[in-house]
Amino acid sequence: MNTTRPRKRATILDVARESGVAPSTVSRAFTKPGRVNDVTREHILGVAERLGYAPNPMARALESGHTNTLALLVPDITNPYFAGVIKGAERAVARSGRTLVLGDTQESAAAEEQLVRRLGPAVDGFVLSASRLPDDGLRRAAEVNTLVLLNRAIPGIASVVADYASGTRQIIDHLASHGHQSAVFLAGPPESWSGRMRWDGLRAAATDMNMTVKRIGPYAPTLDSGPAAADAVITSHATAAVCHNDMLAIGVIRRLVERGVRVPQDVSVIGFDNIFGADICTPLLTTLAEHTQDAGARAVDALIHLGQQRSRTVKSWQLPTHLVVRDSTGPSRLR
Amino acid sequence: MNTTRPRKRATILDVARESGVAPSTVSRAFTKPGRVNDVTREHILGVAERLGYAPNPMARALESGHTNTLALLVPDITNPYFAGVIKGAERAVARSGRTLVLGDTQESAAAEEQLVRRLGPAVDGFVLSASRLPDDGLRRAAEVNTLVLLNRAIPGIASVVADYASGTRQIIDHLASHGHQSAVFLAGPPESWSGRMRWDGLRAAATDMNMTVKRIGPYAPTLDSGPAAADAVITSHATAAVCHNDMLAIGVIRRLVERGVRVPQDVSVIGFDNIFGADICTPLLTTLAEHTQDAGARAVDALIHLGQQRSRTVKSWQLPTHLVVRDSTGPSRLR
DNA sequence: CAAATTATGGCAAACGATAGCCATGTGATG
DNA sequence: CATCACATGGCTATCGTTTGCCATAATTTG
Repeated sequence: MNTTRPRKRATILDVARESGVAPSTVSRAFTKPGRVNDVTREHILGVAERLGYAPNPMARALESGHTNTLALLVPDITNPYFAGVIKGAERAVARSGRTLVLGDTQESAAAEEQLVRRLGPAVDGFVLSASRLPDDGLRRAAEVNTLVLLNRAIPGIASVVADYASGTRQIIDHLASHGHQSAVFLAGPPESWSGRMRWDGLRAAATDMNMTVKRIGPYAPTLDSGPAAADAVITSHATAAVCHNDMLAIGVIRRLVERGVRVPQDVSVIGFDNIFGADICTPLLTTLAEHTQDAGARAVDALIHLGQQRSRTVKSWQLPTHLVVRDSTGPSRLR
Repeated sequence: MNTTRPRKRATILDVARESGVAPSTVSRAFTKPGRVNDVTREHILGVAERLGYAPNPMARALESGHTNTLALLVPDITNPYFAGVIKGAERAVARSGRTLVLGDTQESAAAEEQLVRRLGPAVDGFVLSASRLPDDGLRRAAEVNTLVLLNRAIPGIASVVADYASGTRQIIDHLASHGHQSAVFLAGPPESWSGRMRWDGLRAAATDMNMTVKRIGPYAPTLDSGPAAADAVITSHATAAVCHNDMLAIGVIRRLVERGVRVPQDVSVIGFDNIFGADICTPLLTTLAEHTQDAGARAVDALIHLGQQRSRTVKSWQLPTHLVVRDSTGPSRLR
């Protein structure tokens, strides 16, 4: 079947001609309502509506120098953890009347760098979520672009991070209250900034509570790594396993159950992230929740704010975390 | 802490001045390599590199009329079903050197329409996934925009849809092979095009197999609707429930189990979509899988293709579906 | 060797919208 | 009634890039 190709869009000139005013007046009717007579304005808006006119963002950008477009880069779009971040960012961006460009860096620093370079001139700034770029790569990117880091912190660049210090303390407290005296941490990728934070926090909190934690791994933060990680847990005789993230935790639980280890009676398992799946696996997963939507929104708001001030002050925000206790944790079998 | 605001980007004029040629020559050095002397070109490219010059996509778009940007609109970004679509689309877009703009329509036709209108001038085309727009709204949108529909079909507009006819047949065959003689369909939102296709397919396939299906609902396609839907299943005394999607199915199973109904011994449950969660709930969910990544990619490729031809031929693609049999279905208790 | 090509690069006009500046008309103020 | 302020709208340069057209030089052709 055939249809015609989309007809040419109406421009500000069409609207101007049709309503018998100058283009500049049409422009003002849209952008500075007070600057033009109300009845003229109504008329123009009517004509514009009838012609299906919408201002061309490209042309606007060319003149004003900013594009009203923000980019969000995530390592892997399908990872449910980022779904919340994306949603929050999208909301915040839409609320401000801007447009969101989404980029998937495929967990690769090279891809991320290239994306930043290519998208750079087309957007007003970037939110880099769980960036894979090394510190100096980030600094270089920040020279030409406005950017906000999400769950990554380096001096001189704005960032929004989850409060892992508190979060890991909550985890340790929870385990301690159930009589656990030691735990293993199943580590994620070594490059992961949040992974480092989680481990550091865990260790500090454990020391305070007279608990011991041991780190094993690294494991890929996926369901598939569950078996290897679970087997290591069994070997360790630990009563509690804290996993780098929920995906890994769910994989671990599945394998433990397969091998006849009961969760939580024999081993308690905790994850990080509180992804969608944590609420539907069996047993329901105890996990440290970040407010990912808030984080995404906050990062975007910060970016917008940053773009508006002349000489900028770099800030950082820390977002609360809270432990969602479900069914995968319980009293230590040694108690 | 203070940093300076990002420095101004180099323009084509800077490069031209610095390399002692006219701006047009610089432009050609980038866009039509054969049109300029090789040594001049090398020189220009060198200078450009040194200045960190990257062409401004906005200015380019203004002149050429196309933006190398495509938009993907989905009803709800956090819905895991769309994660695959987004990923596939993102890949395809990146592969073609273009940019993806992601929009969340919040399940609202009004929001969708507004988004199309606002984004329209800034993108070369749209992939509308599970569009909430009524048919004529869609036709109107197609007049000014190049667009491809995903899991929605109306004459005159290109589309990519899952093969629900085959899919529902697979479902019915599977149930029949387990001795089920009737089933209930827990319907989703009445506006849902795919919901209609699913129901139509189910009914046709059931007739062929001498089975009966009854539709109940509508229910919101979410976990939260599970209880209401599950209770209706119990009341119906059905031996099998086919749910509008996996979210609903998981919610239904949870409620059934709570009420002492065993799955699949007492009732078999089937979903649609094969979302991430289908593989981690208990029992693992039998569900009809669509190849969402392929679908996203295919839609994007179709869109790109569509944008390139002069007088266009509107095509439609049908993508295969396959039943993933897991643990939530089994023999009918009545057999 | 004249004529015709071809290669190469410059000039200037778009593309669509914005904003600074100016011109006109209106009503208020003294 | 002169002066002034303000409201309103037009004119025009501008943003960064592409592209059609022209000029010049170099090369080929007969």
